[in-house]
Amino acid sequence: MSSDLTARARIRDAAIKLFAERGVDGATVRDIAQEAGVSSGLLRHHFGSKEGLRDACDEWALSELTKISGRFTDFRTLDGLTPRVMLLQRYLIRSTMDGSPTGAAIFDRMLEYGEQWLATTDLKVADPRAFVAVLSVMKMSMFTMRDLMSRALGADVTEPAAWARMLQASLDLFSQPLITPEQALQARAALDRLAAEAGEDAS
Amino acid sequence: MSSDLTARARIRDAAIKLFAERGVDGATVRDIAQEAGVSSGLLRHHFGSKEGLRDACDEWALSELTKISGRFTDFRTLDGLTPRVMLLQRYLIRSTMDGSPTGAAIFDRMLEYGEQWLATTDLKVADPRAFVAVLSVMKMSMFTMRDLMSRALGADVTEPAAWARMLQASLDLFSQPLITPEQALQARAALDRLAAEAGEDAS
DNA sequence: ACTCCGGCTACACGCTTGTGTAGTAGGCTG
DNA sequence: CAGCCTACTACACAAGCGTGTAGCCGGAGT
Repeated sequence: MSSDLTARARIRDAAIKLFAERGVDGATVRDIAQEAGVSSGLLRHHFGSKEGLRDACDEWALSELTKISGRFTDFRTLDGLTPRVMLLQRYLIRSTMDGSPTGAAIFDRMLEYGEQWLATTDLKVADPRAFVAVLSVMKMSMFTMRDLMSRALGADVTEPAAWARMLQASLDLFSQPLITPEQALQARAALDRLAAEAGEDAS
Repeated sequence: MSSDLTARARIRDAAIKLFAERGVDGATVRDIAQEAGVSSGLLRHHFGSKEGLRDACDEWALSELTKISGRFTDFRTLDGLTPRVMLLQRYLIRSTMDGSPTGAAIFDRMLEYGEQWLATTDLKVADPRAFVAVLSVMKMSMFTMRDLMSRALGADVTEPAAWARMLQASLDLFSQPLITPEQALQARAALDRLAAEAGEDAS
């Protein structure tokens, strides 16, 4: 299938796949080497270390995604949402959660884009920074919680069909208010009370 | 501070803290023992194995949370949202993501509660199951993505102040539609096109 | 007073991890 | 043809992991 690629490329692909599946710590050098059909020593030869491999994967995934769509962080660009692209996104998010500096930088850029987008809307937002952060994190969660989502839907959300079902649901979710203004006010008041208590405790 | 507790209880607390922080695989038996101020052998003596310890933590966290509020999965019950409760929730969610059967069962119950709640509203939802699943996963993401959230806000969201800021933002987010019906329709159409393509490929 | 048992520690074992090293095959370049 | 650099493998190493075992200690039961 992809055995006509360079060994180096095969290692990279295998690493992205396994890192995305099991996390950076969960995927071992030997597993990646076996998945790529090479010895574990070759991995070290090409990438220096596991950390080096992760960096290379970060860089490559980022460049591939930006090559496809200039602002890949905006998930409204649904065209070209191939399984391959989904995998790359899933990898980058996972790598970010596992402490990748590249990922952190990407997250910062997501926030930046998000704040720009927010400025174009007429949404009433008290704390834009927090708003965009929460929104970003929630969008990412559909990637990170793959197992739970699959369990809930009874289908692997890596497959386009279940994936589409999930995105449809997210559209339902974002196109209408889930709580009434009164409920929001109530909750807000409760939060303020909580914050006041915390303040007292601290003093 | 909590050194007047049983050694067994101290181990449990230390495990919950470290599991929540670093994940089940990331926290080692020796680290937990040291955090609790005991030998690693005692851990085995009381809980049999690391897996046994995790099970005990799951069970305890669940019972503590249900003791506080019958339906703790509903995060609208803000009263009594102490740092302790936040930690327990964070632990359970993390444990769930790391493959805990107890956690999976809890997630199922969350979905059940969610669908009941959804029935009481007049929201237009095409796929209730997927809707509730996405919503649940998104709520959980505020716990799981602690590091990224803290980075975005410039403050530790484990602290009540930043935590409240985050929840306020989530209220903003859920109390108004983020995309217009037209945008939703457009996106929906794009998704259908995508699904159709995928169907063709499969045939 | 003796025993016994549960809480508790110290230490060792086997395994897996990432990494380091030595060496081989093969296609360039002189 | 000789030299050599690069891709690549096989094997060894130290460290850290979860787990297993042997034994110490003090208080309760008889």
